[in-house]
Amino acid sequence: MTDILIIEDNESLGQLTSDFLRRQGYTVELADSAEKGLALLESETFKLLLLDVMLPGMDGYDALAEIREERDMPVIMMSAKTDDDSKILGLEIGADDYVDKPFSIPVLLSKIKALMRRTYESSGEKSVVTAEGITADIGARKVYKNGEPVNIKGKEFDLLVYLMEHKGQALRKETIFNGVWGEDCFSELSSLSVYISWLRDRIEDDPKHPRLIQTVYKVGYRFGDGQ
Amino acid sequence: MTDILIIEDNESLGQLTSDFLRRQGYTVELADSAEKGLALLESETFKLLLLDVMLPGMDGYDALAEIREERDMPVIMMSAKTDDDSKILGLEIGADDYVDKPFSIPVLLSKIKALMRRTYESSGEKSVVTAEGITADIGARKVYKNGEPVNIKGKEFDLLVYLMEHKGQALRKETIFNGVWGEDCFSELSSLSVYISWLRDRIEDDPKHPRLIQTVYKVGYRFGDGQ
DNA sequence: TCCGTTTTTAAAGACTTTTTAAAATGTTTT
DNA sequence: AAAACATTTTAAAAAGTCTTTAAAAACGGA
Repeated sequence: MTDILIIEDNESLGQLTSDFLRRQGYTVELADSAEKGLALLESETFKLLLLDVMLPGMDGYDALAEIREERDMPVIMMSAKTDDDSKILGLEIGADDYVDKPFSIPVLLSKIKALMRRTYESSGEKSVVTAEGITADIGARKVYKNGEPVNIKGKEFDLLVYLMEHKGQALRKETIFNGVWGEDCFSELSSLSVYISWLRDRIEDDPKHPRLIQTVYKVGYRFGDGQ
Repeated sequence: MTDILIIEDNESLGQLTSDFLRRQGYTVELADSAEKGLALLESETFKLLLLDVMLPGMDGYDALAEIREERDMPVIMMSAKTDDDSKILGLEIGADDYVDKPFSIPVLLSKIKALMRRTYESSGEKSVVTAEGITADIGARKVYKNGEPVNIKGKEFDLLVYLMEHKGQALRKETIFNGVWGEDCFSELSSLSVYISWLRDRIEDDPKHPRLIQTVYKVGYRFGDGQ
């Protein structure tokens, strides 16, 4: 899963935007035509689409109409046409928002955040936890590291989510154990360290020198925020 | 429940807007200060809030911050301040969108529609579901794989549709079972795995190594989004 | 540095869940 | 009523996860 797909034929503008968003921590892909963008949408899952209106070949409105046939993803349109009718057309076809070109990149970022929030964080419980380049999709029970899927399942997944939900906190081993295994579990506490070890193998760049899951000697563990 | 609350101190503008929206079929209430608006929000449920930024007494940003403390409702801010920082501030605090004053009423209407759609109509029922090269035509009860028809009927079809309608989600077996068989069904849960097995035989390239219908050990199954 | 303590990690077996074939049951069609 | 088809149950095999163990490594204080 990639965060954002940008469909924009102006190469320098597309590059500029994607570079900026990448620096903000999003994973981004760029397509320079509607056709290529649609193909990418078929083969991959994106959380949000930035769609230029004026494109060579199929234009942004047609692309959006086609996307809306089968997908309900968040879409922000980008257009140099600032007249009301163009804006209305985009929103009527099914865009969630639009930005006028030339746009202020910080404004775009705010709009992306607002739409992501509305789409993915609504209804109280967060279904996705992100920290330190790791994303855990609780609903899908899948983990991504810098956008790449990582195979983590079962208790390992539960443990990772527990740690990430308390990121930056040094947690006592008993606390973690109770949180993941449940209060009334007869298992040995030592199982925890085994799972920690396995988790590190999967998500750390260098499992021998863990950066994400740190040991707090005589206490327990802490996810992230080490230095 | 009322559709829209407008918090706007300029009486004529507020009246104009609410009249227009009422003609569009929305139910609308109007408050001429943040304090009155907050009181209304306490006593009643609204689907969407139109919030002016410059208000006598408490301003729109403070009002929004207070609202966001406990409510996740859709908010569109209205402001005569067209500078980027004001826009960003609003979106950062938690607005979903904003319109510059003076605004075009049809544009505002489109924005309201788009935000309502995103918030309340997501996961709308579709008659055709597509994912990962599989298309299920619910009306015709037919399935296609890469355009080729595949023979799937009865409960197998219902199960496939259920999984596809929740694609990407790890679903508990009980959830799937209730969704397909119905809440009050006396059948054994194990029937589910039998149908999963048959479905895989039909739609997977390699049924022994399923890519479309993945088992989530100790939880259930997930359609798509595999690696 | 040395030593007791704590943490890591690999491996094995116990244990649970899932898969699948086949039989049993039920339902509709001819 | 038989045949054809769809659904459910069963049970054994396969696949996978969880826990325990024990030895090695790392840590912190003296």
